[in-house]
Amino acid sequence: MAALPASASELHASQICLAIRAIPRGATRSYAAVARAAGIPGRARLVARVLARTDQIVPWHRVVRADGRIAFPTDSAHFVEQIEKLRSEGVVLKNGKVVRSNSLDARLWG
DNA sequence: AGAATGACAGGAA
DNA sequence: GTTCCTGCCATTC
Repeated sequence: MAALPASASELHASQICLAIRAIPRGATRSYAAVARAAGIPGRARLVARVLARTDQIVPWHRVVRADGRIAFPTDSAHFVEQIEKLRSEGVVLKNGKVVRSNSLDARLWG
């Protein structure tokens, strides 16, 4: 039995978590793309809020900003951690930004 | 109730 | 190509 959502946002949070888990290994998606996959286009900031609050196990490191940049400050521990995980999955990073040259992934971004 | 904040995005300079 | 400013939405003070 699913728990009763205390608010509409928590219902979306579930969808957001699923959308993030659906990201293939070695691929990255923008917050807007995740929001869109979750059925709430335009709520990119809501995705960020959910990631910051949820205690669910999700590949949060695969979610980056629209320009491919990491969402954390460069001096943050999270910043390094995210890069480490991405590189571990074969994601190529260029000057602190994610390089997306995969033809198939490029389509998924649209 | 009003103002400030945040793991963002898009357009302009 | 990068940097800065504004807009959006939900939560928090």
